[in-house]
Amino acid sequence: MADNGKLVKEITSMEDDFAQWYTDVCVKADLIAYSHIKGFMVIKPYGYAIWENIQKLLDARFKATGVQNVYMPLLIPESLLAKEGELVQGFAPEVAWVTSGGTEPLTERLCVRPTSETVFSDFYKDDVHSYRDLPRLYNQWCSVVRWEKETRPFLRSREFLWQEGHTIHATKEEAEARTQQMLNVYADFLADEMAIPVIKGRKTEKEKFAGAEATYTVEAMMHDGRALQSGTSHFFGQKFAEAYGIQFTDRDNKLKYVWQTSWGMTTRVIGAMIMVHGDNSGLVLPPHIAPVQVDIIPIQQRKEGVLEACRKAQSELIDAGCRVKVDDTDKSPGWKFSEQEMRGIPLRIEMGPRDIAANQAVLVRRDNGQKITASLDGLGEAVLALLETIQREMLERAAKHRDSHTWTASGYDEFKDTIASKPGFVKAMWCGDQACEDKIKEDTGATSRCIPFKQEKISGVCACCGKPAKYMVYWDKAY
RNA sequence: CGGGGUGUGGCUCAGCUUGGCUAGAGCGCUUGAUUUGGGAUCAAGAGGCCGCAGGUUCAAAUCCUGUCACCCCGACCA
Repeated sequence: MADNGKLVKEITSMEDDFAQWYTDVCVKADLIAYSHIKGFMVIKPYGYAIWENIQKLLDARFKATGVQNVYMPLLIPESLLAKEGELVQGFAPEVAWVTSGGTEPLTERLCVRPTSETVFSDFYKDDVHSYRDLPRLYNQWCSVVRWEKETRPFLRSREFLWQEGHTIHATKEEAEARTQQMLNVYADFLADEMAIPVIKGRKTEKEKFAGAEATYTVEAMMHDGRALQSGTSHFFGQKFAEAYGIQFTDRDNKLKYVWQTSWGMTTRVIGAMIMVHGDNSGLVLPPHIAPVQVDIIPIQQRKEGVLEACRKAQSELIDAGCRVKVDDTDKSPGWKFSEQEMRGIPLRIEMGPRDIAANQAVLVRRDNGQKITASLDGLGEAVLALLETIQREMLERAAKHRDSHTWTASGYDEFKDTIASKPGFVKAMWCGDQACEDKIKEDTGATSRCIPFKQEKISGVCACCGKPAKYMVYWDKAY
């Protein structure tokens, strides 16, 4: 990045207006286009390629734990949805309904799935009879619809893509272990592939998923200090099993209800990636996720030998296992640089007559702007190593940012002051009473993000009411 | 849902107050030429029944009514 820090005039700087910066990046980096229906967006090829990489890497991690993919129906009859009371209450305000088929009104209206616990449960009820049929470890990749009032690309759209895993088990212990296991899959995936560090923990009663017995979450911090729930894993106990009648005969010949989990990650993580790594020149993609990892930009490309040298370098990098393109369009080099930066391609290779004559190329890192002159001999290995360095340092940088924006507060005045004046997570003690959560939300706009597994003792009493504390909680304003 | 605002080529907008020639500009796009180490230059083109539906009028982008959509600010959410 150059000294002025902002080469791309079209992108609002994040210091001026973070929300506008975010929207600019989504559009200018060519990830999405707005459609004619509020909250429904076109995910363009570049944005979708990012999602495909996320799917590929995450799916492999699921399958390594024994998960199988299935596909469930899009539409859910109202009567089926209504069987589990809490879930219905939680989702009723935001479901979309199909009320006619062709010109004929339907006798029972059908909702477009906001989530599929109900259809999975209805399916499992007849599919499972014996402990020998358990566990069932199913996942589906699909889209769901939730009629949100306020929408933003990736962060909150009315239709979004996700995966939802739904498992059933013979024992409580096994289901609880699976809940934790999948939370760890998310945390590891986010750290290793997306370079996003997270806090793992449990949601409070107020913030947990409608119908769940316990909800676990991985919380990430955005560049502006706000929190984003980036993946969730729920333990359902036997609630759905009882509501939908999912029973099996156990070894002891007794009829029992199954124990159930569900877990999900959505296109929202693309929003997280933008807001964690992006800068004023646009998107910055971690190499593992980037659809194009290396952008070779020829200088004076019409001069003899320039394009040929670029293509030769490209095929070497392809052989080494890189995703690489040569930008041989008619645009000026300056244009191509800006385009590559906006799109967040991790590494740029500049090759002009001067370089080629010297058997070298100029490598420019997207994440920190560092320029490196590298020999064309052994370029593949050098680039592979550099991409891994970028991947690692992006995670380190994000973790450092998060840690340097994590505060503690003991008393309520200190708490309110910290939330108001210091963007980031605030660690504070909590008595466990929802009244305090409500008061904090009312007073500061912050919500409890999670009760982290890694507990610390800030003080002995609740930062809000002063009564004896039960937990240390992360608080923040959230997306 | 409450408050405020905007709808005119792909995009950003001017024109509307005070109705009147063939509806404009910049960017982008197409073709050609010259260019190329941080968003090049010139030339020639293509592209719009002014969100939609009514109404007033000799005449509507402009005035009136209705309607739809989107954006911003406040209550819910991955």
